[in-house]
Amino acid sequence: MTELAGQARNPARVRAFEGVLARIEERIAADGLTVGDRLPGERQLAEQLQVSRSSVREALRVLESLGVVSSQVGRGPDAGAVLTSRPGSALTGLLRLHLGLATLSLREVVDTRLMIEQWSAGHAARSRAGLETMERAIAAMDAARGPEEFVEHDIAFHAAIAEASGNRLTSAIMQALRGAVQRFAIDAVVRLGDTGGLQADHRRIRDAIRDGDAATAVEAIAVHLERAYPSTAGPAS
Amino acid sequence: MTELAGQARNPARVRAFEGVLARIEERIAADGLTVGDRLPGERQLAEQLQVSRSSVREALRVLESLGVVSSQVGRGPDAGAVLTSRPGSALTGLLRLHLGLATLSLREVVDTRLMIEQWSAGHAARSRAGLETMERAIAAMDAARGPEEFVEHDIAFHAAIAEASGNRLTSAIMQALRGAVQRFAIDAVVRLGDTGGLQADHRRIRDAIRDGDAATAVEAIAVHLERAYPSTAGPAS
DNA sequence: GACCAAATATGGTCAGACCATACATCCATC
DNA sequence: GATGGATGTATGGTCTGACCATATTTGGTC
Repeated sequence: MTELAGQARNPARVRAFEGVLARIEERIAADGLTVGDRLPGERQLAEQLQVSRSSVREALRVLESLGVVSSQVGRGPDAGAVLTSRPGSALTGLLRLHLGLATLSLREVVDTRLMIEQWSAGHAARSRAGLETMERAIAAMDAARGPEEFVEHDIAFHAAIAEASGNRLTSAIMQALRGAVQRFAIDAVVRLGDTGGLQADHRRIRDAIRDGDAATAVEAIAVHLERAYPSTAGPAS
Repeated sequence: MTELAGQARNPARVRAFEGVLARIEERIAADGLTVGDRLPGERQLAEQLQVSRSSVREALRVLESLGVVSSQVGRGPDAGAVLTSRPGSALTGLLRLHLGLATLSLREVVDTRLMIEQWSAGHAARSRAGLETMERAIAAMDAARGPEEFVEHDIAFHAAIAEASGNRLTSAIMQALRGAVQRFAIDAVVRLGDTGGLQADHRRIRDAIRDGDAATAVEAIAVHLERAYPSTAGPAS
């Protein structure tokens, strides 16, 4: 034994790092590892799984890109690969790349956003949640100087709607969508010139959620996104 | 010169592979690279970006996990890192891991699926698309032997609905969701024992889409998912 | 022209080394 | 005994160079 597990002898089909990935995934499921728990060090993991440290590292890079672990250098309780929970940030990178690759069009992303926001707003109207955050965001937008700052708080406003749905997955997708199209959002604000209409929309959405009026909230979302990204006009420019 | 670009001298904040990632992303956007185009070889990339091949590989692993590239060994036009487009498979891994980490609950995933399927079914009813695929899937489910085979074609049926919406992003998310909960879907079929009710739902959904009856389609989706994944109470979550 | 062998380019993997970082430990000093 | 700096050490980050497996390309042979 210790026959090198046949790495070079039998590359089979699974690359080494994929095996590592599977083993780590197994361990997460079996040992009931959860957010905050630490994985063994790279060197230790390499020895346990009988692969090189390079392969372990490639697996860790994948897990990191998926928002599952976060690596910290140094020593101590916080060092090493720690299980985290950031499906959102992982999605952002994924979407941004696929937007660049023209795998996805801006219109598809905006339409998806419309779907999620309407759904979330409907739920939010029923639970009347997240109103404080929305309020703060609206005030911040009033005080914003420049499109970038406006969009920054605009994102917070819409994120609050998504969070109010109570569904972490839709919320994560929502955040990812906003992050991926942030640049386009700034362009949209610049193009409009005036943020008055957008702010009026925001207040209308907030009022509808506060009053528990789901139908109005859903419709207000549609109006708002249509104002920012007119569907008749071509996407982008 | 060739002062190693200060790698070890100045690790700064960005790890080397992150720099590679950024450069590749840049190149995709700037050069207008698209699906099917090839990236330079690992060794060549390493030299161009003045980093080691290990760093290049870690970056490629990330891109691969994001469904942006696909690596083929050997030689020839198809070898090397080729730009691909698989946001769906990337999302699947992401969701499966976050389900395992208990970052997400099954309820949240199913609710998200409900949102997307209703939205897609509404669009499909308006475009009357994807009917042939749905038909084939229904027939295949009739002929299925065992829950696993049934679920396999069930996935094809629901994927057809998502595709019919014409939105590649929602379709990709949908596929990812189905893949992530496939095991639970099989459990659900086993638990139900009889697939007659599910098939009746499928036919009702298909009929509604064929007849352009969006409201009925949306409602049929809700009934269907409630049958497969009974929510102990209300919208839950 | 067809077929087989060698050359070659590509990703996959490994081993070992060194650096930077950040905590842990120890010891001298007060 | 408490404090504070020097030293130790574990961890991730990176590099180098080597070798293997695979698949195409090339070229020679029949």
